[in-house]
Amino acid sequence: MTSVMNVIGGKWKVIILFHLRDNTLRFGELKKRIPKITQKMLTQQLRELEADGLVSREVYAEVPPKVEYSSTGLSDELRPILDMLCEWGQRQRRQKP
Amino acid sequence: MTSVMNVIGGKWKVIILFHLRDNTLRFGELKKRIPKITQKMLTQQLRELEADGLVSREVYAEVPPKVEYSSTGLSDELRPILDMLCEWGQRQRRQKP
DNA sequence: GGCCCTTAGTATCTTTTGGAAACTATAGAG
DNA sequence: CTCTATAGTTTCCAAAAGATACTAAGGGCC
Repeated sequence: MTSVMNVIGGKWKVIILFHLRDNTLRFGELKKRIPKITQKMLTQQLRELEADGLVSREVYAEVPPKVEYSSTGLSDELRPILDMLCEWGQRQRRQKP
Repeated sequence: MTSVMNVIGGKWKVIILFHLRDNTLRFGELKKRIPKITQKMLTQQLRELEADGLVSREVYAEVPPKVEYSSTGLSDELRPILDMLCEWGQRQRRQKP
């Protein structure tokens, strides 16, 4: 379990993975969907997720820059778990808001 | 999803909940099972989990002190999710260690 | 009485991490 | 020339986490 947390325990990682569940997103789109994250943190967490094989990063040689992030097979397996987590949160909020 | 993370996103919370999945544990027993956590952090995270209704804390009026922590109905619902997360981690490690 | 043991914390200080905001590179548009 | 857009980097400061020492309180021991 500790090893799981090393990989997805970062402050923003689960949220990033959640947004990449069913979309390929550009850096700026992710930033818009997670307004409270700073660019620095978004970059850093994405790099770590990439290093752990949970997201893939595709750079287009364009100006202005375009970089797309998407989930990998590894994180696809995480998807039902993230969905369940999300449902748990909704159930919980319904009970005591 | 952000609200879920507010509740279980703490650096040690998932690990604590995981250990309390099927045991009631004393403070010291938790500490032994999570060697790398400091007492300060263990106390703090347990208090937050308690405040969010995810663990219950029972103090015995004894000397030396005895305090038992256990999961609540709310965190019991989290249990299958934690199990799946754990399995995911094991699968993952099997593939690329 | 004086001393040590146990456990669940606090207190204090240092190190690491995170956040806010400004800065960069580059091609094309006007 | 200047402006725009995008995906970062840099710098500087605040917040969080870590290491370590300390506390309270009763019982046992000599």
